[in-house]
Amino acid sequence: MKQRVSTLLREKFDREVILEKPKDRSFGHFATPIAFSMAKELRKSPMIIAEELASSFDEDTSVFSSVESVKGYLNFRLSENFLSEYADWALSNPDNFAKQEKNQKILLEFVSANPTGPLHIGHARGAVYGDTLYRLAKHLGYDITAEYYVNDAGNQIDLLGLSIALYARENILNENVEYPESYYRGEYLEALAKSALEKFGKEIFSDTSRYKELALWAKDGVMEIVVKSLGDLNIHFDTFVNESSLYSHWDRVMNKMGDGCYEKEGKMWIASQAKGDDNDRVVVREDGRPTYLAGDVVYHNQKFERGYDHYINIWGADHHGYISRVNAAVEYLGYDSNKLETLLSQMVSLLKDGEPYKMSKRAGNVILMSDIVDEIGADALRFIFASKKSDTALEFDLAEFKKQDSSNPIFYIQYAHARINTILKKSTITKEEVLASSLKGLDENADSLMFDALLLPEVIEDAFNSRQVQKLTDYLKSLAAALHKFYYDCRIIGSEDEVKLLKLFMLVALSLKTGLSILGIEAVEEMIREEEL
RNA sequence: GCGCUCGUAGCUCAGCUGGAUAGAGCAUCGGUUUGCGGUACCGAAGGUCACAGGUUCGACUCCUGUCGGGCGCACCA
Repeated sequence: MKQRVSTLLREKFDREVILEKPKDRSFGHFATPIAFSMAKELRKSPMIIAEELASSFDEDTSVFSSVESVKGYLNFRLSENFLSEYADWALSNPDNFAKQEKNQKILLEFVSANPTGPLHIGHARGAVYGDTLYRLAKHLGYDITAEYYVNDAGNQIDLLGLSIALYARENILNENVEYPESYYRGEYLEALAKSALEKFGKEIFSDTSRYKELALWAKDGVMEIVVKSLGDLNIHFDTFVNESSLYSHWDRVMNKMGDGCYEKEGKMWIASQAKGDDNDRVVVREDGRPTYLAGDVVYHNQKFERGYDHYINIWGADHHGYISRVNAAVEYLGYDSNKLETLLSQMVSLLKDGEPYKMSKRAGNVILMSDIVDEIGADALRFIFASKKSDTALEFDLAEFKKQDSSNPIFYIQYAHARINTILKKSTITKEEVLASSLKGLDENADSLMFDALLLPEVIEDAFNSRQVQKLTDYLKSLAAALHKFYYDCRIIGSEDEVKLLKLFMLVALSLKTGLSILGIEAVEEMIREEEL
């Protein structure tokens, strides 16, 4: 819709036209401050220019019903004809509403939590953010792949083996054990220790030389837990890449970097400082063991060799210092680091009824993602994370999302959708009759609601292009509000315009449902009262 | 110390590539259709947009500096 208007204006004025949403709907559907920017070169007052431009639209009425100049702004009101035709198209192609066909291959890597324990609440935020971007991109027709990088090499894997063994020795073999400074703890170790006992026998817990074996077996079990809990959040990955599978390519990749890699003090370094990093970094230690960075270098080389048009990484914000290193490596490898975009997901802190959420010892003093899903549900959790800018710290209260009233945004939106459904059922008019009716001849409020519902496509595009998924949740909240208000002001059933109004409601429902599905949330057909549960 | 980032209503946050009187939810106070689900709607109150400069016809938005919070500055991942 906006695109159409923008193209039309660009052709008419022969220049780029900034289109904005007027603060107040009484100003029209779209507005442009173009007269201000033309004022200087034409040496005329913006107000006079705007008036001249406005009057030049007099003969054209197919798209606009009015074009007005107000205080130098040019305000456009779309014609009912234009709106209703678009709405008709959307309702007869509901599966394609707001869809596009972008020809771009994107690789999106997110979560990538170490396979050493269950996901915590911080992981959940990155997971939801990534998956929402993924769904947006899919809807826009991008060829996008969701990938999980499994860090199944390095110290943390050794630590996993050690942690299981210690747990088993203390809790299964009833030995006295001394814990080292760092080790993993949490309920999940119990299940792993028990099945390890069955699979390997108890000897493995006392034989330190076999801890590696134990760890490599256990990380698959941990990944199962991880994948399962992501599935509970409606998040699925297309591909998994194991860090351990990459090191065999190290020599080749290192040579590929040419001067980007050099030897000093018996170690291999990457000359990342020349590419904007604070220092050069070690990639291979003196004893020949590669560092974590080496894995990422090989991994990113592999990503680029697979040949995508664009790459997106979502990392925890505490890794932001790492971006310049990986970008440096990408450039030394001969690729364009502008194609690699790293987005950050910030910390989360939780409250419950105004008090800091207690971490359970059982979980190893972290807030488990699965506990929060159990508490407020996957939909609410997804909605919260999607509705806040991912790169700023977030604090929220669980209690707010358990309420069954308009203070809970997810409830509020679902209620709007359910409300429409209820009224469609209640009416004696059939769906076919509704769809066959015309949306023309409605009043201003109805036209305004129609316009709101038709805004979804540009919201989706904007949300993805800016990587700000909260634009979609904001939109759904305001569309739901518009629906509730309209419903309150205007009686539907029994009205003269009942057929048309029902059709209008179907359109709103389509936008709500489509928008929710992109958030990974299924729109409900009816609300269940709490007391009915 | 250096780098990144944030600082908007009592609280949690929006504010599009600078543009028309700074927005929403919560909390507070007041009100509502003889009511298609009041699980909703309307209104009031509440802000020197951290502070100081600069650019501009116009700055919450861009630039510089100051103050304050978070994160990073590993041969850990």
